[in-house]
Amino acid sequence: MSDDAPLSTSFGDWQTAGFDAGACPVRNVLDRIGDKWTTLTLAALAARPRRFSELHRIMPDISKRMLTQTLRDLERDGLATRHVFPTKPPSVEYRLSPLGRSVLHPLAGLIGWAEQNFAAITEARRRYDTMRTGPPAEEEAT
Amino acid sequence: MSDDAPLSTSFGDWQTAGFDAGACPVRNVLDRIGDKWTTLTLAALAARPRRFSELHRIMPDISKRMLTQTLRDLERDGLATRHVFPTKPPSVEYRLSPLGRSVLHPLAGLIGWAEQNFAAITEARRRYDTMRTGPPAEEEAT
DNA sequence: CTTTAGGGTCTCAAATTAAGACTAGGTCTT
DNA sequence: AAGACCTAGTCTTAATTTGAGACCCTAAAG
Repeated sequence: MSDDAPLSTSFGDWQTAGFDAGACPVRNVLDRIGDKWTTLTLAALAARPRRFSELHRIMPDISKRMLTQTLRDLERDGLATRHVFPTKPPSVEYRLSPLGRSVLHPLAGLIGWAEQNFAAITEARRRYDTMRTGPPAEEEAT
Repeated sequence: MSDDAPLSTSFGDWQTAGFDAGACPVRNVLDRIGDKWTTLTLAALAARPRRFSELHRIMPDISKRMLTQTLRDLERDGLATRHVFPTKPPSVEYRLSPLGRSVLHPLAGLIGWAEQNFAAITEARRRYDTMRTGPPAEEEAT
C-alpha cells in the first residue's frame, strides 16, 4: 500500500467523496493533526508520559492557554489521557492512548519526509524570494 | 524503518535537537503541511494539474485570498509550479512538482490513518462530550 | 509573611482567516 | 454598441484564533 497508484487512488476517492469538512473524515481528523501544536505535543508525549509543566518546558513558545486546549482536544479525540495525582501541588500527567500511539507511525513518515526534504525546500524558497526581489536586470529582452 | 523503536527514536532525536521553529526542519515544514488548506490543495492537485477556479470549485469553503496564498506558498516551497496560459480570459494552471508529488506518499499514510480511525475518534468525542454535559443525575449522593 | 511550584482560567491585544466587493481585459449577447 | 460575464487575483473589512501574561488556589519552604 505504498505504490503510486493506490496513492493517487486514495486521493481520488477522497475528493470524489467531497471535501466538505464534517462529512469528510480526512479533513475532520487532519484539521486537528495539522494543528500548529498538536503534532509537537504528540511528539513530546511519544517517548513517555509528561506533566503539564514539563510539556510547557519542552515547547516554550506555546502559551498555557493553547497547551491546555491542545491537550483537551487530544483527550477529547481519545489520543491522550489525563491523570491527576493529588499530590500537594497537584500534578497532572498526560499520556498517549493506544490510538494516540497509532498515529505516531504515519506521523513519523511525514516527519521523515520533512527532514529529508528540508534542504530542497529551503533552497526553493531562497530561489523564489530571490526571483521576487532580486532580478532587477533580468527580464527577457522584449 | 517502520517499527516502534525507530519511531520513538526519531521523535526523541527531534526533541533533543530542540523544538525551536526556524531551527527545526520539522516544525518549519510541518507548519506548512499542517496548514489548514495545504493538504487539501495537495490532494486536489494529486490527480492532475488544475486551474485556479477549478481548485476553488473543489474546495468551495476556501476564500480566494487563502487559495491564492496557499498556492503561492506551495510554489515558493517548490511543491507546485504555476503556468500561465495567455488564453482569452487568461487561465493559470497549477501542477505538483516532483518534490510535491513526493510528499503525497507520507501524506497518504496520514490520510489512511484518518480514514481508519475516524470512527474511533468520533466515538471518543461523543463520549467526552457526553461526560461533560451529560451526567446531570450522576453525582455521588452527598 | 512572602515566594515558589503546579495546573489552569481569564482578559486583552495581536495576528490570521473568511467574506466578498472590485479590477483588468477580452468575449458574448442583444 | 452597451452591457453582462469570464478568469485570476487583489483589497478592505469583519470574525475568529492565538499569544502574552495577570490571576486563582493550595501547601511547603524560607
